[in-house]
Amino acid sequence: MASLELTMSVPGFSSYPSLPSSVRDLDINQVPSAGQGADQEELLEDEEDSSNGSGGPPRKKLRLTKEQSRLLEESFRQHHTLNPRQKEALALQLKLRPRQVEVWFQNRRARSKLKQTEMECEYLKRWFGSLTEQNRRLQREVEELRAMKVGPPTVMSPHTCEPLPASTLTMCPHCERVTTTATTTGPTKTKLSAAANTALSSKAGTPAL
DNA sequence: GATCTCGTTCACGTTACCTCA
DNA sequence: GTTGAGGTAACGTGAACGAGA
Repeated sequence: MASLELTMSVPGFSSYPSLPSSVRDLDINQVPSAGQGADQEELLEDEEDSSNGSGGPPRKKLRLTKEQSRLLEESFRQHHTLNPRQKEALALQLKLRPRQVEVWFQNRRARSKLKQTEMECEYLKRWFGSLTEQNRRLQREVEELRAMKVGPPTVMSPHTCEPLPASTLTMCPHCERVTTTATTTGPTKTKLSAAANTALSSKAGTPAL
């Protein structure tokens, strides 16, 4: 059974104003002073080289290394939002700017939510399918019941030439037609109970997937 | 205590770059 | 070599929230 829980933000991690502003105000376009990896160095050099005079440098696409992605994913599994200290530590560990870590988490949350939404969409489609099928079954039963109600004509007694009381009628187990003698218990009743149970059980909850 | 301003973070939508078929 | 689709890093914006005046 898929969960319909949507929320995944972690309350209480949103702001840490006690952090020094020197940590918070790191600019995404500034090189951290120490520990820059070779890839990132190359990237940032390229950024400088490709600066043009027409309103800022063109956007460069950073490709995270497998190790960086792995660590970020691992961190994301632990918590979906980062406080400034965690962000700073992770950025240091990954040799990225805090802003890059922040952006990665924002995008990761968005992807996670998208995936969740797609799963829920799929789930609802299947549920709709099963409800449609169930509806068809119930419609058929309604038709059968209607047919039974108007179908069997009043049975006349061969002796008195008068209509027999309903309590004397029963269902033939072979042809499922009304015959004279017994009570209302029979295959039809059993069948209807099963259908009613099905309907009730599915009404009470959502289908298992 | 109520209000305002400022700074920060977030979600959301979008853009731009990169890879691959 | 070209092209379109898909993935994703980065950006812009508005809302929410807390702190300080």
